[in-house]
Amino acid sequence: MSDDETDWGASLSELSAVGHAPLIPPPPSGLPRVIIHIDLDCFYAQVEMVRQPALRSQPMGVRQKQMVITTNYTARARGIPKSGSVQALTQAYPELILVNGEDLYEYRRFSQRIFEVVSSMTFAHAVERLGMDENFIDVTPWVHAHLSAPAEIDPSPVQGHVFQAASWDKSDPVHRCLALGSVLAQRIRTRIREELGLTSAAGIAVNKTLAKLVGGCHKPDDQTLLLPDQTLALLQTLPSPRSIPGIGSATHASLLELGIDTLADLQAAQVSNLAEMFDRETAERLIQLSQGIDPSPVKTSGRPQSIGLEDRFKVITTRDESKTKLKWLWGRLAQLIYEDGRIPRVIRVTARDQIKERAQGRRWLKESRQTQIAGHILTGLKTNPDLPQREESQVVDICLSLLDKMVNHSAPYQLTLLGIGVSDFPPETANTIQNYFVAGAKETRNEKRQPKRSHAAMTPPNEEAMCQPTPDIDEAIRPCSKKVKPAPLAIPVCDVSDIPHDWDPEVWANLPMDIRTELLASQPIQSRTNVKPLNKKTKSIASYFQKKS
DNA sequence: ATGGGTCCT
DNA sequence: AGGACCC
Repeated sequence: MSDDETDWGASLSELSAVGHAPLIPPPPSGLPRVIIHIDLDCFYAQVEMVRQPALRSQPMGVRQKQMVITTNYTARARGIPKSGSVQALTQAYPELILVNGEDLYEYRRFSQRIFEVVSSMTFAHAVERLGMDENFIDVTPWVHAHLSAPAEIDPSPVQGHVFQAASWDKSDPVHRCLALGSVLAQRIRTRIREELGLTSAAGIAVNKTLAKLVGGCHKPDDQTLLLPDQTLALLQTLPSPRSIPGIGSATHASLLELGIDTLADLQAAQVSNLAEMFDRETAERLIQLSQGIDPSPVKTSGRPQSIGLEDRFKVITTRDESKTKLKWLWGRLAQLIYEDGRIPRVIRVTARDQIKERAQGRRWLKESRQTQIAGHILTGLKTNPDLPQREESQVVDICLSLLDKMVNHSAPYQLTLLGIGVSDFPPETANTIQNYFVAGAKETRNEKRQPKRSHAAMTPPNEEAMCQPTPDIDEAIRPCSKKVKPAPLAIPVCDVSDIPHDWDPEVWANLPMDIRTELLASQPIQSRTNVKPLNKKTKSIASYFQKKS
């Protein structure tokens, strides 16, 4: 037990806090949620090393324009920083090898694969993506179901590190919940390494913020569990309120104006102290975050809400140059839309104008204009990554007219960025219950399309081509994916193989979370444990989703 | 920084 | 449409 008399215990405080968080089913029986955060180690650098294994032993970094955005651990072992300007780093470390990472295509593919591996192993649980290389998983239903397993088949070993392990109590049900989470986290990380050749770090805790924070304690390629009673101890290691995810630069600046400099200041603050700068809800949330209380649910990440591309460049001063750049951007974006398979209804153009920035005395002034786009123009992308000439020039003209709303071509301007994005995809009707029972209906959704063009062909005219040959991802990972089924664990984990044979995985993947959770809890967990169904009422629901025999 | 994304106002 | 946040 902690000597601290203050009740910072996140789990208990949260049980009441979640009451008004709409999407969280109240945790049963006073037990906490169990959240895993998985974070790939220097993701871009690892992907480049998988694509080009000779880089593994070299100090290497990934570059976008004039910035090195990440370096591998070989480089960091030599004292090379995680990031910096190309200029500074190549001068100080001539041995550093740089790979161009401006084309995100391969990263996107690896990111999707990671999400698939995680989702397949945490069947029926919510998985939320954060950027390309982080995922939150709410494994509460599985953990709670297994907590009641007989002790002899549930040794509850902790995997990885425990933050401040001294207060570990193996008989504490809360601790056992988290230990089960650590076993799952370990298995997920192992599988990501086996399937994709990538190492990762994980944090296990009672909410997203704490899982993410504690996951940073042992990197790379390791994991850390946070016990709720060590929440304050973890938070005390943070240098500033800015270190808390969700407190960004703007919020931090406001806090400083209020004289709140340290995390302790924020922890001790009252809502009334923050009232000048924040509304009540925000003030409450900030104070709670500072205390390690975070009721925000793990959301199920579906398909993207938007797809966009941006390119920065020295300067563009004419409509003609803009047209060329927009054409090029559209060509690449069309490929991505084609691979996605959905047809968007809104298109947006983004621009930065240096002259306007200076005129307004602002460091950053990104403008955008968007418009609906008639369905018939883009429908060609359903079957082909290239639009017919006519439609393609229509799209480019639409983009140019959007740009015209932002720049006055009869006055001087200096564009340093252009982007195109699409959004407002039609809802996917495949999710309606009726569609599950229509033969062949699912063949039209979630199609995985292969690129028709090499991405080398999509390198901008002025930029250096990507010179390295790029093995296909499946080729690249083959050495690591032996397809050997891992030895069964003492504690069974939730896996696709655990789906009852008469349940359709695809149906499951598309069920709303509350239904999935209910069904998971109701599942007899056949051949896994002797746990009895928790809720017999849902058995009739389950029967609706069984495959027809 | 860069090249993406998310959600909220 | 912009701004906050995240990576």
